[in-house]
Amino acid sequence: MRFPSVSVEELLQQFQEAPSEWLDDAGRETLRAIGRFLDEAKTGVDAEKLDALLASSPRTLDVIRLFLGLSQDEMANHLRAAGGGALSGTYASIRDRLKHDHVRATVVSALVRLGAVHTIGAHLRKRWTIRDVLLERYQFGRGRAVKGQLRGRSLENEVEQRLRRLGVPYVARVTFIGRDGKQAKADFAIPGAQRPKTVIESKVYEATGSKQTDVLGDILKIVEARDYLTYFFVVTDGLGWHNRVSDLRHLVEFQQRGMVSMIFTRATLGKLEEAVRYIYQHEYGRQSEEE
DNA sequence: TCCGAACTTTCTTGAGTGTG
DNA sequence: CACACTCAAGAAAGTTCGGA
Repeated sequence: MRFPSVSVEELLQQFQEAPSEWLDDAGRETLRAIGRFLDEAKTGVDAEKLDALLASSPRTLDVIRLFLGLSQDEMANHLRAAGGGALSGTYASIRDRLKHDHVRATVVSALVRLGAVHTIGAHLRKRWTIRDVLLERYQFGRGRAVKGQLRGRSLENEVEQRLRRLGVPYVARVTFIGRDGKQAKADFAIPGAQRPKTVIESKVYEATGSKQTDVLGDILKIVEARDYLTYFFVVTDGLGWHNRVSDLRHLVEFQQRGMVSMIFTRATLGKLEEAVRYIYQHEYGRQSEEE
């Protein structure tokens, strides 16, 4: 059987909007939990009330999350931090374990520590307007995306500030050329894109997702492309790593095997600065001064 | 103008770990 | 040993920006 060749225009003509809807079974359950929550908590809640509502439906945790304006990942990050080591796992796994009295008690006290009682009360007593609705939509649509980007950029910017302060020549957001003309993308190449002596890549993870696994691939590409003697520093941070410890282990293994020279965090940026300065002065500073 | 890149969010799947 | 539970990893889809 033979088919006529298709054209782009033809296909574009045929394409329809993919049908979809926002309410699935989990959503319906959450809506019910919202209803119960509001019936029970007219003007406010306390720890006991939260515990009772969480016991009656695990979806109550989603309702509380909505009051706090947090994503599942953010909520899990906060709960784990406030739980002081007593809480572990992803958001869904914490929610599933609410049926155990001791887990629920830990979650409730973590919620109290996070100010949930206060926040929920304030929300319940607030008089909401159309302005608030629009603001919320904006905040959780574009606002979320912008927030993510700024988060990623903030660490990159801090690294750049340090480089600038050192007065080291560098190129930012660059495809550098390494060994045998191989190329890879990196955030910073020192002193330049052509066979750099030092390469720096920075990543921040607050949420989970494939990105985290992808980055190991990106890092390997840099490892693959750089000259054998090129220093490669990874600067990373963010609570999202708690959800991807195995990926972190891989990264650490890269460092232990010498594929990555060193892993720095926001807390150790000073050490990165020292390292870059030292390398620049002792290992290739002289040549560039002579030029 | 378009594409790649940055980052999020959520769901699913599969492997490992207990437990009766 | 079967079953339930837990967790890690991956995939699909989304929002936006910025450089070629």
